[in-house]
Amino acid sequence: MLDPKFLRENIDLVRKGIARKKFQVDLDAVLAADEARRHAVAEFEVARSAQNAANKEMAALPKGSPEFQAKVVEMKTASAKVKELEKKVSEVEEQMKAVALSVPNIPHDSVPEGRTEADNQVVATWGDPAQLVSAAAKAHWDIAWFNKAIDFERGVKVTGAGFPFYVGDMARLVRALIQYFLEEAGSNGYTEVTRPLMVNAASATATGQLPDKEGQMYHAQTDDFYMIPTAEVPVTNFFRDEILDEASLPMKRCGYTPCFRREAGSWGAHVRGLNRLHQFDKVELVKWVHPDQSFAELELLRGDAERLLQKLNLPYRVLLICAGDIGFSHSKQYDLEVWAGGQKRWLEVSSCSNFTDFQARRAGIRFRPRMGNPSSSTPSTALASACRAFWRRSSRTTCSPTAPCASPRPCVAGTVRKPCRSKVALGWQGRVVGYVCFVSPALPSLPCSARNRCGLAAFSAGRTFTDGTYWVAVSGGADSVYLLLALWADETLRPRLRVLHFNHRVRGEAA
RNA sequence: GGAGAGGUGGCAGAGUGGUCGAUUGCACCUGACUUGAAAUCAGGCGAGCCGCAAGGCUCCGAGGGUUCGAAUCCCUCCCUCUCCGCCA
Repeated sequence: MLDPKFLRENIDLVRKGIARKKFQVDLDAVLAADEARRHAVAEFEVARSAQNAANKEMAALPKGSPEFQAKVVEMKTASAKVKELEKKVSEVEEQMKAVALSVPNIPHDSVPEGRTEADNQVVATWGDPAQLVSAAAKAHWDIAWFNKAIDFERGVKVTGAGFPFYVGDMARLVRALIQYFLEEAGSNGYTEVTRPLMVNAASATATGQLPDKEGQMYHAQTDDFYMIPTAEVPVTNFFRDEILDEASLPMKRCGYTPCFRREAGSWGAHVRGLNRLHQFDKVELVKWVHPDQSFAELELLRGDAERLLQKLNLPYRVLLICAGDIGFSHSKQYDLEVWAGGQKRWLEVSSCSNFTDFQARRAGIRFRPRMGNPSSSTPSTALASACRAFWRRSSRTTCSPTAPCASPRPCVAGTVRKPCRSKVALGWQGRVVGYVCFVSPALPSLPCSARNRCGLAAFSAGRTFTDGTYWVAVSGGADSVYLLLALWADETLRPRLRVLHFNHRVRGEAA
């Protein structure tokens, strides 16, 4: 869903973008609906404001007095008018929503022109198929042992076509690949989540499966749940209708799920064997990033996805999808295709996309800017990028202070600031879990009162780094909080405390 | 599955028809005091949308209804908790 304001103010840009995508959308109808909506809202708000004011006056009158009674009669008409306007507002908003949802995301300038997949550009290749893959390679359905290791027939008996069993070493291979992908992602800064495999209608709507693609999902009708067609659905919906702190961006999550697709309408040779199944396994990566960073983040994701294939020594090519072939909600998309020697063709194994604010808006995921005047720091819509890729290891020095924990305010190491009052509140989710007092710049100590108050288990032995910072990990405690603190002294030998990293750990996890 | 209780600002918890967008406490922010803390004191402090601003609108689980007026009364749904039963 595009920002109505953006649409209004950049109508030609949107028109051009839609034309590049070869979509047919009546933008004038959208503009008209938007105009009608804004008009109706303004009208309603004026009337409601008058009603509110009159009601307040009325409340001050003695109840049952003639003036009061007269006011009641007078207010009846005003009330009826407000109700009428309110009804109209919800009607035009409904209309606006309906037409706005029909507008696709616009392609990025770097997306090439084109109509079909034949127009996609190969932007990179890696590995020589002739060298890495035998010319005599067979398709998997022609390999006898393969057909024992993947049991289609019993899958058909137990469930139906497209639900094979993986047996023995093949089952272990599947498990190993999932494990490998997750471990790579985890070591590259993604937080792993396990997730529901069934979602409600609201979630399926937020990520765009409903209402249009309902036929692609399995539907448990008794409880009105949908089997997820991709991990993107539960992982993205994690933050649905929430406002994130800018400091928490980029937020990176990964998750493994089986995916379930009815594949209605799929047929023919290209679905043979393992090429298309009703249930398959996928490791998904989702990032919520700052709007200014989203295209740079996309490039990083693509690089990381490529690195994974390189580590597996699989020859592949990278396609930049053309405007005519790109998805409805995508702004830019790369596909990674691996050379399948047996089938003698390239097969898509990964897709990296930037949705800009399109999907985040639909899902109601926003962020609150960190800087600036509080009164003007209205939330903006965050960007969601989803792809299967991996993230660079983050360096120690890039830890960012998170909102609830820092007092004094985080400062740049080495700069001299107002002396610390040596009262430092460490909070998690709004709760203070500890006051930490340092009586000596070199040797931090924890007063008994603080121990009692916060239940912190212990300070570990600190480490002094060459830049003069003293690092102390504080772990444990009733709230299972893990803190990494840095301490240093200025010329007055006043203690300085700076929270460099603040991270919530699950109880029992090693700090 | 049966019975009961309840969903209010970061948390706790008042509020049962109008001056309530909401008492109070905790937490948080600013300042005073202090060698530094703790304690204490003074002030501030929910969120979203529109607007340059002034200001306006919306939000007390969700949706409907009653009323001039709803956090408050009625209906439906969702969710949570407790007890009993049943079952991994």
